[in-house]
Amino acid sequence: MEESKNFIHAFVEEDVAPGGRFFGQTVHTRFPPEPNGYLHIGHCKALTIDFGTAEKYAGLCNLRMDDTNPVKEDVEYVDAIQEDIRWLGFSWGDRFFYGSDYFEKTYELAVGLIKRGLAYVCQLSPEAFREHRGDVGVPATSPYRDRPVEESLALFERMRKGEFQEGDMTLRAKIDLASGNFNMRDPVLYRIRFAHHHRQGEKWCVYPMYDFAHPIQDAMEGITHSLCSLEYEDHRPLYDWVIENTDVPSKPRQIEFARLDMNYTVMSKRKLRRLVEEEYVDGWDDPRMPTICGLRRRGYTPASIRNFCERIGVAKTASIVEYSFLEYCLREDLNQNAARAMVVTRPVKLTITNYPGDKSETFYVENNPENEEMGSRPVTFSRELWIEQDDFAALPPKKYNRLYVGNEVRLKAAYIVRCTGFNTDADGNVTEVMAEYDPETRGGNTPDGRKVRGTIHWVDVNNCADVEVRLYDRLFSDPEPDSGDRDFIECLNPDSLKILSGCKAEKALEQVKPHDTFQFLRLGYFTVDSRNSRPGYPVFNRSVALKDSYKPAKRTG
RNA sequence: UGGGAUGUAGCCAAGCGGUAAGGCACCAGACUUUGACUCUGGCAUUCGCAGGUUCGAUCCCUGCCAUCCCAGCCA
Repeated sequence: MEESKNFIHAFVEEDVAPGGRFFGQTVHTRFPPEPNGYLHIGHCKALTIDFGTAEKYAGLCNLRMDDTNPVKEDVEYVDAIQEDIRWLGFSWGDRFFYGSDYFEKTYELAVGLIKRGLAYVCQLSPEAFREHRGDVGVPATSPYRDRPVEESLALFERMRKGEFQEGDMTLRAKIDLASGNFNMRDPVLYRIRFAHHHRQGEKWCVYPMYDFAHPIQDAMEGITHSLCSLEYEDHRPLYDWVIENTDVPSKPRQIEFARLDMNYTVMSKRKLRRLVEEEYVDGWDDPRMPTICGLRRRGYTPASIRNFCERIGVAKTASIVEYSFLEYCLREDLNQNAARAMVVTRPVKLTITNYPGDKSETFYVENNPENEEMGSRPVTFSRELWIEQDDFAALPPKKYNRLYVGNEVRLKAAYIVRCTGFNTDADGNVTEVMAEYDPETRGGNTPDGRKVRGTIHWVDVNNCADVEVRLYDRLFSDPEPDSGDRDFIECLNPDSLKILSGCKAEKALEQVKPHDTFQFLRLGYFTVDSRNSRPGYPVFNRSVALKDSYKPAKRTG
């Protein structure tokens, strides 16, 4: 299969070619999430790149929990992360690791650095540290920089033993206090943290910083290409410094790419966590969340998400991908693989006045018009049906070709009917629509060859499932009111007390499981437009949530 | 005013000195038992700007402009 090549692939090929730094070696990548939150679609991009690059070159990709900061991490996330990755379909084989498993080795390497005069224990307090950090053009300083090796060694050992308080001291690399790159101004390698670690328990009270731990973890696992996002470009010199100056078994190469950003959504874990903790949403898997589990609950398929991530490409340009592209990828997949069902979300009764009240017949409707293997389902038809309110118009607008008095329309798979009238209540709301069917058009066919422009969905009043649904507004709405902000529908547990809207659905939908999103395909009648939605739906309070978490899409001009 | 990056259509994105791929979105038309799908056509005389080198520059050089990231004992 012809695959496209991105700039990372070009680097990898150069590295494994004769004379390259990894010639003869197996390409080995890793996906290193910090277990401090749930994975979101941005992580899927990284996953696609990490696992995809390895796969493309017949290599391997490890899964590693980057758990070097005990105060932020939790086992709950470790499990959820694995579940989401599995669901997406990526497989790490038996190569599942924890960064914390290398703590002992990392500590040893730090000691080695001290012995060679490349690290020292600094006793600047956090406040003092900030005051000494210098500025643009002004070098940082540390009165402890030239502390004798023996002294640092002893102090570092005592740090580990828990003889000091948090903030009392740190282990710093001795690099360049005047560097324009602040990451090189003698960065902190170890800090004291008296916290319970989700795996190490109370074993440690000194924890390595990401910048020190990560290159070591990569090297320990024999990673060849350490792929990460753009904000780590500034850290690469430090990454390389650690690799060069510690006794590690391999020399991985860090390559950075632009992380995923999408309009109308927030990708910041911190902000997503706020939405969960402050209960703006039901949880990490709320269907409005861009998390993998949220998308799953919302009805997205693994294939659609992965396909999306593959198609957006990999580059170093900070870009904002349009949400419509993700929706396209879902539609593409669903269109091919999803079973169709007729659903009426805002019912109005349609009475076929010339159809006997005691008669009923069964039609078989294909489950997927483009895929016969998916079979068909029986649907009963009788005198009284539910149709969508939008499919009838008392005053039809131009080019409207569904039901209005005098017009013919096809009831999908059943009959052609002609609208003969309608009733309204005291407020003028349409309560019932009347029509007459043409017995010659059984199955929706037109033996006389006449054209019928409109085809609508319907369900049998006497034989349909009530499905309770909940309409969601988008979490982050479109700043342009006319661009078609769409809701989506979630099927609630039938026992749920949260009945927000009744709907009439065909029998087939009885198989819908709680929280299945049974539609998202933009298939005409299945689409609900928020501008027309009735009041009372759980509309997310934008003004509160968006205050500091909404980043409008960039616009030019 | 320091360091690191990036600028190709509304949005992604190929292109690597030989005269601007592809996808999304959008528009027009055909088809259609979902106004969906599918199909056809349209959509950058121009690659942030200005110079320079060259027979020839989106690709090379110089300068400028714009945007993003960096001063956690976070990752």
